[in-house]
Amino acid sequence: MATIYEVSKAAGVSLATVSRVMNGNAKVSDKTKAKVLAAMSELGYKPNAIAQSLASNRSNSVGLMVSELHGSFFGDMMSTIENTLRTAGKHAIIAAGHSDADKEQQAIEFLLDRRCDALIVHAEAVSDEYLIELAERDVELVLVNRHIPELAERCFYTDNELGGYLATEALLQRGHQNIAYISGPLFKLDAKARLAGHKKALAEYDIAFNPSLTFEGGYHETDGMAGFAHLMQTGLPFSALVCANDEMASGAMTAAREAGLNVPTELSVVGFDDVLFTKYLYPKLTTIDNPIRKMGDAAARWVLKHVYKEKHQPDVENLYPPTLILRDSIATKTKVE
Amino acid sequence: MATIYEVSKAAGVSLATVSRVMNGNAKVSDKTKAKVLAAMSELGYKPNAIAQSLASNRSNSVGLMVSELHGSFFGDMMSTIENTLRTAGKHAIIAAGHSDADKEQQAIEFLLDRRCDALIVHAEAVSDEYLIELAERDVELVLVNRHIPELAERCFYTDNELGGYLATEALLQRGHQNIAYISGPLFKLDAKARLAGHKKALAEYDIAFNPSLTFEGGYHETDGMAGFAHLMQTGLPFSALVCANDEMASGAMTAAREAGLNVPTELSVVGFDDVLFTKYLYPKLTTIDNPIRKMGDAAARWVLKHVYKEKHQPDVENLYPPTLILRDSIATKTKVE
DNA sequence: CTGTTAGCGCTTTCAG
DNA sequence: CTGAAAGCGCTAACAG
Repeated sequence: MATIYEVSKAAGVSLATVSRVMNGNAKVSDKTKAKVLAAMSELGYKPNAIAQSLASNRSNSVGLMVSELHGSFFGDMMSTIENTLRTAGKHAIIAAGHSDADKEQQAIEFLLDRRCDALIVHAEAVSDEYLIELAERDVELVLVNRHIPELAERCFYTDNELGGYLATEALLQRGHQNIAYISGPLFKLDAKARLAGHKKALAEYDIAFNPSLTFEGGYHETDGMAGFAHLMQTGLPFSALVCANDEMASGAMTAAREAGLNVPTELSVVGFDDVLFTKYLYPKLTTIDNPIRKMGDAAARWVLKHVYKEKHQPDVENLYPPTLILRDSIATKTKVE
Repeated sequence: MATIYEVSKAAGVSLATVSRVMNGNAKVSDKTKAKVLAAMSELGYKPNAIAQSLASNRSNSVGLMVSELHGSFFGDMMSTIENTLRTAGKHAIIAAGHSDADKEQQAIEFLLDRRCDALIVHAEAVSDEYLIELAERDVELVLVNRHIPELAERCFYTDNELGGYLATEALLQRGHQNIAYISGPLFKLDAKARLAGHKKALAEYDIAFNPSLTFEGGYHETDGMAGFAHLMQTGLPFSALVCANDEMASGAMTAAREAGLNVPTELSVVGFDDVLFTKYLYPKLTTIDNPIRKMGDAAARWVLKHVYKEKHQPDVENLYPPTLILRDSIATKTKVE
């Protein structure tokens, strides 16, 4: 592997000059530049990224902490981020936090030890305080799918409350009055916000929120099944069900079917996230689009602009409003049940 | 950020000694070791991974090239790999190849420029020749889900032919005689092998393979739908359908349902991969387990053992036989249709 | 067991 | 516009 020294010798110039043509940050005459370029290609020279990092104090790597590595949600996010980063010659180092506060923290420290220039974090378990404190260290931190007011400009998130509102509104518009709700774990902000949106929609339609028609799940498919069973057990009537994510909606639909209910004629179901498998479900799930791809791209661009000082990188939005994706799992409420 | 030099001063020893206690590769007396450790924690010292890499010519990073970043299949794989790598203090740098030969090659070169110590590659588009040539460079290469005889010890793969065989066999055992097949793109080895397994099973049951009952898809859900439509159009009777992956099986089931067929009573369907969403489908899909997690883990361990010379790292298997996962999408053939 | 001394390959002042 | 030279923070012989 040729080094910069060999190139400089071959081109008859100094190390510094070779470095300059590589980085294009200082004027070099066209003539010498051509000589250097020729020498480089002749030797098949490739800069050593590690040495560059050490000398420049830039690793050109950004750490990507996600709570999980599998699942369409994270796949989409990583895919976008990796793509816009690599286009800019930076690379992504990944670490998974497994939705556990300790492990998330470990993953972040691991990335920091790796001297990442910036951190794009999708944390679910770690506290706001920890993240705020982290941002106050010398770390360039960016948060995806999480909104912490103190860190507002570095947060890329969706309006979960609006999403919850839209889900329930779609049902209300179709004449449903008794709407059950399976929430995510309420210690998570997004779960809380989605539930708040649900309540807000009910209030607008002058329908009292009934806590008994609510079940708190853990965002897993099985929680959807358990939730449905629990709701049935209350004996309370409901013609529609909102689930705080698609996995739970899937579980609930399965349970409903096993209980002999037809979806959507006897029970309308709405999910949340518009995860990939959503369109494989039967019936195809009506859900809320969680613009995860846009948020990932925005996070990456923010880093490019603010950390790597890329010009021409436009400003990015921080808030990405969700929308309703209307498919086959909801129906208009029939007069007689 | 404290450097090794400050630590050595604080502990009253030389740089070399500090380095030794960090790496634990040479004898240091307990007393001096204690002094050094004390100084390190007092200063909050963290080694600079970049400087270590430059000096030792080891980046402690392994490149992970996957054809896609989303999809349960890759998520599972990356998750496993990242996990076993990080436990060993190494990190994963990811790059996506997007199932395109040029882009896969670019992604690999990108990783190489990054001075990865090893490459774990899940390539779909790139040729065997390229990979063989790559392995002959000074690159530590490992292949997942691909078998190239010349690189046998560095390949971690499943027996796709056996998988195809098992899928069709399950149907034959249940009395099906007319079995349609939707294959993956036949330029891909796994698609070819799965089809070969299908044919082999048919032959064992003395059933002639009918090319008209076969459709070549591209592994996407829509190909499953198109495939089903095409098969129906032939007018040929078939009571069962094998699909070369789960996505296509999902598409075919949807199309069958839209055509008024009941799955499994009127049409039995088998998929391949046992991807996560498979159990969300209705009916739950009978499929072939593709031991992707085990292969990922094996690949990572191979790197740990052979590249990083970790002791106690047991030898790993190269071949991971698939198994049938029996769920609800197939039924015994009824006498009368 | 411990210290000295070269570098690893590149960036970056500082002169000229 | 170009060159010289001083590191970046650490590892790894080589002595002792």
